[in-house]
Amino acid sequence: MAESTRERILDAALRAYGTDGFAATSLDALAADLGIRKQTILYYFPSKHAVFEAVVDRAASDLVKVFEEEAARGIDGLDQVEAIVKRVFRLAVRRPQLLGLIREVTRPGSLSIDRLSDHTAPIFDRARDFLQREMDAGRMRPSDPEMLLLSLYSTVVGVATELEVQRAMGISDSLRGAVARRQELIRFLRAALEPV
Amino acid sequence: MAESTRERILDAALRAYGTDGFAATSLDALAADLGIRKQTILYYFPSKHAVFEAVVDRAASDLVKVFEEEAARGIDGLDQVEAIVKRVFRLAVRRPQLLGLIREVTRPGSLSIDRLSDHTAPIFDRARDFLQREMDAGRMRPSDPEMLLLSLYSTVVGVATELEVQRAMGISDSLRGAVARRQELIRFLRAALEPV
DNA sequence: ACTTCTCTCTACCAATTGGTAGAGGACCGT
DNA sequence: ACGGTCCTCTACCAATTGGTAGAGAGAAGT
Repeated sequence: MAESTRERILDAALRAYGTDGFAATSLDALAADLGIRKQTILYYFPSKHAVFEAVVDRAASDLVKVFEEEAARGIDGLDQVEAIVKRVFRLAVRRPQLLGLIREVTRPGSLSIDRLSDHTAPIFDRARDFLQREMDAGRMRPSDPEMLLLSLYSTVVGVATELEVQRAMGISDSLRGAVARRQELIRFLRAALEPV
Repeated sequence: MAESTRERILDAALRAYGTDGFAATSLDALAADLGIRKQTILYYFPSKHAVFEAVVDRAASDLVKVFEEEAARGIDGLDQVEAIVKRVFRLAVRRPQLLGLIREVTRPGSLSIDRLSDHTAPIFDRARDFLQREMDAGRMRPSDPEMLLLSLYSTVVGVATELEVQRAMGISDSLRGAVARRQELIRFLRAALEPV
């Protein structure tokens, strides 16, 4: 067996929850997608919500790993920002449901937002510290690092995930389109962050 | 009767769909919230999805009206951008579910995205033309106006709506917090857009 | 008094929901 | 050969889902 049933369930659940959402995905539909019975899912997870939490946990640690790896390289200033944007875009192209799940978890009515932020709090702290450091060093325009982080987060995640908005705007969502978006986004962020 | 039943249904539906989402809101729950039977809802709308479409239509035209009003004042350059950001924030504070609904409609798996973009296409076109004009006039840093619009949209909507992310980051979501966010966002956008 | 129209209701319905109980097969060490 | 553990299944369940049929109340026009 190449992949355990449990892993296959989590994969399919990420796909489904990340695109259609938690409420819109029934255990039966999930099971049918895998060619198994829903009782098999309930053997591995005590409830539907437990599946969701497991998916969130795995997705969060995948995300955190990406950031940890990037932070470990210790690049400075805007080059660091650019490197992270590139990695987020690679993630958005390869595993779009992962970022879709983040949007699902961060919706107002969502439960298990704490589940996510438990994982991400450290990298938020790190990012804030990074911004503060860069500002102090004069490599970045000074401002409130916390608010700036929020703007950066919104812009990057939005441009990477708002595919339907792009379609509505008439922007191509091909791979080439993704590269163009990334490039333009980086120019945008550089302009916003560069010290005067 | 201060407000017709039909209007009350649409109000409650916007609230529910904008926070919990379409799939997570049953007709029974909606009706219970209004103190009526779900059959009354189905008297005004042929199906659950029809309720959603009506909500989207109304929300979209509300949004468009805001932009039309703002555009009619014919302000120039970054002041125009700032004015629009302020209006979006006012909307986000007063009627957060309205922007929540936009996020619901623009999710990948969503139907009736076309319903929304039918309304918004004209103001997207107008915004793109505006950006192009401002760049030509040298009042804004030159770049691809379509991509820039996507970045602007993502940033503004994100900062205005990602309340849970802010909570996770430890940012206050009070009214004072909203003002601070708006202020910082405007500084961010000015920095990104100002001509060199 | 009559019909007609508008509105909200009760009474159902078949399908789907998440979840339980437990049978049965495959593989394990003994 | 045998008991135990792991896994997936069938069979079932009560509750909830979106939706239908139609009764009845009230107001309005004739």
